[in-house]
Amino acid sequence: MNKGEETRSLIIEKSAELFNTLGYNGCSLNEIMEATQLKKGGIYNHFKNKDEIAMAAFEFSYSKVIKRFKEHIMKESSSYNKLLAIIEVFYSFGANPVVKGGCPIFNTAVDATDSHPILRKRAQEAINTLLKYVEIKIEEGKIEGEFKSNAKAPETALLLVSAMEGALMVSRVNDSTRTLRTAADLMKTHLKQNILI
Amino acid sequence: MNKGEETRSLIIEKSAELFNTLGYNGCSLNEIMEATQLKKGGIYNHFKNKDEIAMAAFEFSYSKVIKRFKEHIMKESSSYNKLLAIIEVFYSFGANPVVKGGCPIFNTAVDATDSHPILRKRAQEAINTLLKYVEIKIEEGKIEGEFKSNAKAPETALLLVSAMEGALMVSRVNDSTRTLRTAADLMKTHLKQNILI
DNA sequence: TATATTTGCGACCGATTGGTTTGTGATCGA
DNA sequence: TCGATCACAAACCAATCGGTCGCAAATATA
Repeated sequence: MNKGEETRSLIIEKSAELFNTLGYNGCSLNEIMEATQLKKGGIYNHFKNKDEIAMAAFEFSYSKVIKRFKEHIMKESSSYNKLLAIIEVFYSFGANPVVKGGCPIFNTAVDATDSHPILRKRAQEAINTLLKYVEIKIEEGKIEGEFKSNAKAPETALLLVSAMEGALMVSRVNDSTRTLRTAADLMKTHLKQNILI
Repeated sequence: MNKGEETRSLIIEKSAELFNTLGYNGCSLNEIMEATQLKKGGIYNHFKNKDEIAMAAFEFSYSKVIKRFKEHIMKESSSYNKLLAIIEVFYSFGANPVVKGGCPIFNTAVDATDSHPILRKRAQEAINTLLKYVEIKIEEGKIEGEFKSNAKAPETALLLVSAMEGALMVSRVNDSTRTLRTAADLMKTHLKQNILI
């Protein structure tokens, strides 16, 4: 990795955190300058405008989210344990977020839905990919004979993701992982009672 | 209501929508000026700064949210139907939000948590009040003998609110009430199976 | 090591940000 | 209806916004 790629990465990493905590409009070029210790010219040597930084920052954050899910799911062999792992990854977003400020996917969705069409589209794709990802894990469990054959995969995936993301926001605003822990445990019980054979 | 109170209300109503869709930093004074057809001097005659407008706008939005919950709950006599009404009010936030842009309470929480301490504190209070509100309805059902005596009121309230708010965000970013409908139905089934006697 | 290229600083740009002040016309109570 | 108060517009302010450009230094290549 040459110098150029290195500073480009630095800008992305630092600004990903800023965008995730402050939002698109709340994060100014000056703040990215201070975080990276670069001047405006140095930053715009790697990106043609603020939008491009924000998009790259989102891709960076998104790939870290997906990476964490994959890493924790990989460790489990049964579909049920994979689902429990997914819940625990959501829980980990509270105390150890992949990027400071909670879940970058949902944060970006809320931030961009009514104000930034391009970023919104990417957040939309990311959310639907995440939903599909969980859905497939449930379908796999059905094929393996672990889950009830009439288990509703898309609906269960939606409930799991929605509840955990919602609880994450409650936790963040209260600055406590308590509610997030509660939601995680409730979802585990729900899966046990509703889709596990 | 004299002229002054009238224009003050106009500013609050218009800016509540702008803040809820664009966020605090995304909503500029110029946009409030255009929406109200007032000049800066006219606006600052009623508020001493942007913060004060944002706070008043939040109070306005918050009271409309609470009002909608109370109105729909009032119509129902049984605790179970009151809970179903709560779910349907969350569902209504999709197609007919009290203020354009989804749920102002959660939107403000996401927007302000890492950037605006004063607004964050109000959003925090609002979320916890909403949770407590649902919790009490469940407790009332237990007292009435409608709900299982071992039903966990705070936990159930958290799941209900988190799941519906999470699903609302999924619906908003996808510009479709489909997922929100699914979440509403799932939560109804969950309540029926888990807390209803 | 010489050269071509990349990288980054610093000054600068016009536009927009939130906010203030002052003059004046509208409003409202006596 | 008159006088005091209130409400608003217009002009203005410094600071900050995202973005550009030229020059010099650092780096990669040969």
